[in-house]
Amino acid sequence: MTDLEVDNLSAEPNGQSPKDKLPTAAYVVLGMLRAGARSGYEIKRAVDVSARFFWAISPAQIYPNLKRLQQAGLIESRSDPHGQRARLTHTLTAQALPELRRWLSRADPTPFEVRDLATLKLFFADALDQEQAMSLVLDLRRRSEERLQVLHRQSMPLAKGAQNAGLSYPMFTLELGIAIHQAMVDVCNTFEQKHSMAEAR
Amino acid sequence: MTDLEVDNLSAEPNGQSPKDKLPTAAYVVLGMLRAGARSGYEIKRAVDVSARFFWAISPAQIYPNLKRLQQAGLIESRSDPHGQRARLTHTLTAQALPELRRWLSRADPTPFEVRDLATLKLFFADALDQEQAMSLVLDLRRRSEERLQVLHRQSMPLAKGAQNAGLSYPMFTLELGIAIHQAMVDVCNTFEQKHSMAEAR
DNA sequence: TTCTCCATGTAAGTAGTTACATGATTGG
DNA sequence: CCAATCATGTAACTACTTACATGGAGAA
Repeated sequence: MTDLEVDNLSAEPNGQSPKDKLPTAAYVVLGMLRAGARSGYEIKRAVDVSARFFWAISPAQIYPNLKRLQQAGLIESRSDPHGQRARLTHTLTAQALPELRRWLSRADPTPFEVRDLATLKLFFADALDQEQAMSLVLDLRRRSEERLQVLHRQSMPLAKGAQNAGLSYPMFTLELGIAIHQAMVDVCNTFEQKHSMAEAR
Repeated sequence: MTDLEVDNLSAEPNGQSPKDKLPTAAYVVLGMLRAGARSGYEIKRAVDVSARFFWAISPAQIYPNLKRLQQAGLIESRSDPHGQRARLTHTLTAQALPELRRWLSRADPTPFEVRDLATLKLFFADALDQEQAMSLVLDLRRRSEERLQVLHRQSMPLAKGAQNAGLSYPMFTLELGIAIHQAMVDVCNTFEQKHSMAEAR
């Protein structure tokens, strides 16, 4: 039991400037603007398609952060209507990129925080009868299979586009996502096979 | 763009009883009590070691939920001091298992919600110079390698114990965790190799 | 005696989601 | 003309974390 506390979240060797304190969502906004998004709406879309796998964001986070970033002088926001439809177009100022870099290289604690209800339920699945438990395994496998489809069909084109534009890390994180879901599918398949053999004995 | 909204979180074919509405943490508490934990402290420990990989919980969620479950008649709480040290020991009532099962087989939406700051930063790593970006990849690989160690050394014995006690799903979820982290390590290694080759060209 | 573990709990704050409100544009 | 998409935004809520407070027990 001695080294159980491997991941106490203490650490944080963070002798950084004390002013910072932008929420993570603000950096996501910054990063997506740099990656080519222009409006709040486009940011939302970009996150949904490209980062969906490891980060989510809602309009209620985006719009207040755009305002905040503008007030902090990190972005400039111009009205840029399409016909009668209002739109704000945001561009990075000179201070934006250094700030983004500072965040990227800041040593925040990064505990791997999967929060997955499906896996959680599976952990307790012994409380169900075999058939019901097995259907949770099926659900999990199907979900990952669907994700793989989405990643290949939707995120891949985006990542390739980014790659052509000189951005190579979107592709890298996409490969992570694909590998993870493929791994989950494999584990489920192995389990299902073992189960059906035990069934047939 | 037509089928972009693959995962709008609507669904919820949840014609279930309207009374439910226990928070997820309450079911975690219930499930861990069933798996052998007795005190709030033991529940915390069990989650940290066994479910750490896909779910976290804090004392501030555990203790109020123990009270709530007791009031709902799902558990019984007895004072059970060790010498002078106070302790409450909780046991499931007859209604507990059906309620746990109901939750397990309830069709909640289960979007795969990885929320991982390290991967998020990696996505934006093109904003850094090569060396710094690469160190983020290193960080990610090391973190997964450490996790693998923890999973093997800490969670594995627990999962084996559970297996001997007739619970097979803790082992299954552990295998998922191991596979996922192994997949991440592999992707990082491939990337690092490609990078060092490009370096040496 | 001092450190780590065992053990229970609360207050305050942060982060994030859901639900709502509004309305224009485009494509079929 | 209807549905989907583009577009911005807020209020209320829920979930969760952090920090704190307290103290006994066992081991070195």
